[in-house]
Amino acid sequence: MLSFTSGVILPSSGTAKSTVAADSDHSDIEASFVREVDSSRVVEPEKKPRKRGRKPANGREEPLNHVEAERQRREKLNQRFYALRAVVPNVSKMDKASLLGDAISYIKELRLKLQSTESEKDELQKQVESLRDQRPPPDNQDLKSSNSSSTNSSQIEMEIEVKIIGWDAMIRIQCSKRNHPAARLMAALKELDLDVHHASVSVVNELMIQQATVKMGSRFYTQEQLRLALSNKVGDFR
Amino acid sequence: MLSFTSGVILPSSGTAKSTVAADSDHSDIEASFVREVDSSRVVEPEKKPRKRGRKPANGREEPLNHVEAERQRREKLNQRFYALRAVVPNVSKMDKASLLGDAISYIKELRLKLQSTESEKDELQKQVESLRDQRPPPDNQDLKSSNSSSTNSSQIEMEIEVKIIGWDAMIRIQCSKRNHPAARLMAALKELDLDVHHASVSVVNELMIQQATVKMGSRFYTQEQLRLALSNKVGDFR
DNA sequence: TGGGACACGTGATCC
DNA sequence: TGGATCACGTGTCCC
Repeated sequence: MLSFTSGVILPSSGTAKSTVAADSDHSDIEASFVREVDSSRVVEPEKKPRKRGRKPANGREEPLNHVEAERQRREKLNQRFYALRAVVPNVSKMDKASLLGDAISYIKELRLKLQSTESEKDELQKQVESLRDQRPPPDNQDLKSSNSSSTNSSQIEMEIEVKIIGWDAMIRIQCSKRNHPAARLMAALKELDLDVHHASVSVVNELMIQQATVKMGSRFYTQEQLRLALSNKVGDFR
Repeated sequence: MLSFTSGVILPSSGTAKSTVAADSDHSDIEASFVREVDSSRVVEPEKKPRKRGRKPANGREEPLNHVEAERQRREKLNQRFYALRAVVPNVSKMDKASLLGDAISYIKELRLKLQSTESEKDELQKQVESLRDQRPPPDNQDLKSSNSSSTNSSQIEMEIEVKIIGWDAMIRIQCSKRNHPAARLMAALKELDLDVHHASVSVVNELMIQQATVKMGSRFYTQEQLRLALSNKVGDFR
């Protein structure tokens, strides 16, 4: 098996450059015969620092390496071609050039499709958002994001105002509407044994404003005590 | 000018198949000599109708065509390679094999991305549809609520009124001011994932009147479902 | 018989 | 120098 070829090349002489020029002329070679190209191949001996002297000492150990390397390169390339065939649809048979062409248009097609799909997605996203006002559903726990100063562990940024008049207290809290601050305030009032006389809750955009008037029950709080207690209980996420 | 090569190939004998087989063995060839490969090349001697006799009447008019054709083929292929480089990102320089490899992974990447984008789109589509469907007074299902028997263990006397308009609900509760009903209502609203838009609490004598407007979060409740749930949660003394 | 497609060996060129 | 990559001409196979 294996064809063995015994290519004998001539020094090739001069420029060689890609001059597609009609190479004609080399009318050598016979059937299965070869010709040694005797060294007398002349051809412009100057110019182009060619290898000079013997370069084509052909059948030696070097060319073998070269040939083998080239073989591997070719094999690798063909492997890639094969792999490419596998990922491009509707490509079976066809020659390499067409395969490449198909791969190119396939890529373009994919990109186009992805682009349009993405914009459709964005469109839908906007629709969804507009449909549901701006609902931050159950974004419960975690998210203790930033609390700016206040030097407390898991606190939420919040404004609290407390005014005490006798046994009554007026409370105003302003904070993000997230995580049910109203529930936290009411629970706090319960824990502190403050009876609610009146309360109102309003939401403006992301902000919730709570206002309440309460009457102290079993014990008395100073303004600062109450403010701190509420700050801890309402501001605490957990 | 131009190198002329005189590749001389041997009939290659047998199958020729890609058997990379170590061709070794042919340690022949001398410097610029060639050898004809005598027919005694072992390897199955039959098979493969070779050209017989002279085929490579080389330097004739035929080869010119052949050479030219091959040239064009090569050029076309390289053109495609060039075009491929243009559509695959981050590929400049690199050899052909790597280019093909990159093109392949790029295609896979595009496909993957398109797939995920498409499924996200579908997801959003479903969301939009469900939002659209449920926006209008969804007096659809339910019916399974059934209540009648209000006989519950530790309930408080209480009036509850619920009105649902799309994803919003209006709630009015009237009950004794004792045991912090406001805290219970807010906790209930939190548990039911109802976002408070507005709420007010007023106390008249021993009676507390709570009024709230909420927006449903993750799930939809019918009027009766909501009324029952609130009744249980707020009315339960524990 | 002729043209298309491919693989091969080889020369050249670049780090 | 040597390894890696390319373009080329050629042999071969297949319609």
